[in-house]
Amino acid sequence: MEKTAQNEDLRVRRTRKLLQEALIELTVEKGFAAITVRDITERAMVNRSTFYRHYLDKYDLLDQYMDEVYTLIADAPIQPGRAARGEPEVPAGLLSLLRHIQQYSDFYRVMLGGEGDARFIERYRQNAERRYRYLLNLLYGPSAGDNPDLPPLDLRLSYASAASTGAILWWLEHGQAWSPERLAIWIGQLVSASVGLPLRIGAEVDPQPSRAAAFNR
Amino acid sequence: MEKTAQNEDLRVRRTRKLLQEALIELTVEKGFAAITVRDITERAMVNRSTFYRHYLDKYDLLDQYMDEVYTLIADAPIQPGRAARGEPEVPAGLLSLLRHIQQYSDFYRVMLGGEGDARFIERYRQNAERRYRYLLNLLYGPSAGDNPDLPPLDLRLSYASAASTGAILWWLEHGQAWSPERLAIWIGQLVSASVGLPLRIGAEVDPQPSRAAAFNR
DNA sequence: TGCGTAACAAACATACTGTTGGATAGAATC
DNA sequence: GATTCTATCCAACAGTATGTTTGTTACGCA
Repeated sequence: MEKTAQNEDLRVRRTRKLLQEALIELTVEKGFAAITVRDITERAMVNRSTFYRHYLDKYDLLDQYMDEVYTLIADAPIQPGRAARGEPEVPAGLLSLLRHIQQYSDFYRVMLGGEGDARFIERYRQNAERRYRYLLNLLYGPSAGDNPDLPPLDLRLSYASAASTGAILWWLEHGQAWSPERLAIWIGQLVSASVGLPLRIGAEVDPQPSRAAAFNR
Repeated sequence: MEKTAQNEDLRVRRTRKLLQEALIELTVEKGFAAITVRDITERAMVNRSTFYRHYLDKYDLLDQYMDEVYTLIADAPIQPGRAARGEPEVPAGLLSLLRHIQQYSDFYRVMLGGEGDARFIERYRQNAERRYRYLLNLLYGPSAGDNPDLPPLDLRLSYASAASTGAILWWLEHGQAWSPERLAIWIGQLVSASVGLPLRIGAEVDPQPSRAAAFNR
């Protein structure tokens, strides 16, 4: 039987949870780059050798944690937002993501900004790009994005995906002064304009949650 | 008399140049995060204690180096690109930047990507945002960006500036398969669409080259 | 209750950091 | 060309983080 979070030893789950929480706390306080394994284990009140039983280093801890998080998001039921009368449709998949981010807003604000980690940001961007490409294919079929009057599709997707993380960071750095529904609509507008086709971003969540292995350093 | 790069001691200029070159080489080879001060000084064949006479740490070295680079770019005469007949105007300021980036394409490809540095990326993005905001003001006057039908101006600028670095990274990761002129036009189109107003990006270069102090950790 | 194993504790070699004091080489100045 | 100035070199230092090992203890699970 495959090991899952459910049938893991209670001690294992507890240790991993403590380490994850310590990682988040310390990231918010000092920035990811400044954190040491020692810091994490001291904060988590876990022996340092125990850390190495579970993770290779802090990057591995971050990767595995984000894998668990994304799996949770992808598996969670989608709760569509209520669009006001006359308003554009709220992209439901993006909305789920924004709600999660809002829950850990301090953490994401740091990790996506200057005190964060380039690998994390790039992974995040690639996720968005994959989602956009998938939706484009889903809604308009292959070769839908081809248009000689526009920049290459790949460029537009890189542009839009990097832009989305920038928009989210802006939102976080302004204390989420707008609702996730509002931001989801705005990002939907901007991405559609960048890609050159209207993308109903909420149609589907990330179709391919990436595994940690691909990101281990 | 103020010290400039010109009247510095020859030994100082040589040392700093060697350290900068070593930084670039090693960044390309191992990624910025994996580099140690020891690595840099060994590659540069400079004593380690000498490093600390000039820089606080590798971040400081990077910051000061980028300051010098941006000063050079800002001071360099602008060579406008030749727009083909019927083509959009080539943004000259952006073009200068792209030509410089192309010169150190390996370095920027690493630094702006997953093996790079979040602080570097963020600084880069802020530069772009400042330039866009400046141009908007210059071309259309203050309160030009206000438009109730669009997302807030700040959001659009964060979106567009993050997107621009994404577009440049895409270009670098594809071996600069298109000319800087071509890419400048494309980015100009995309940014104009994102901001909601046509931006003749080349009108001016960065009006306010940032000093290192603001970025020292 | 007993088994299995995760967590703990202590120690270790290795590596990088940031700083110091004195010796030396060589650039700048006259 | 001689002299002065100082950047560089060299060696050493304490402090800290890493990653691994060994044996012991505690506790979840069946």
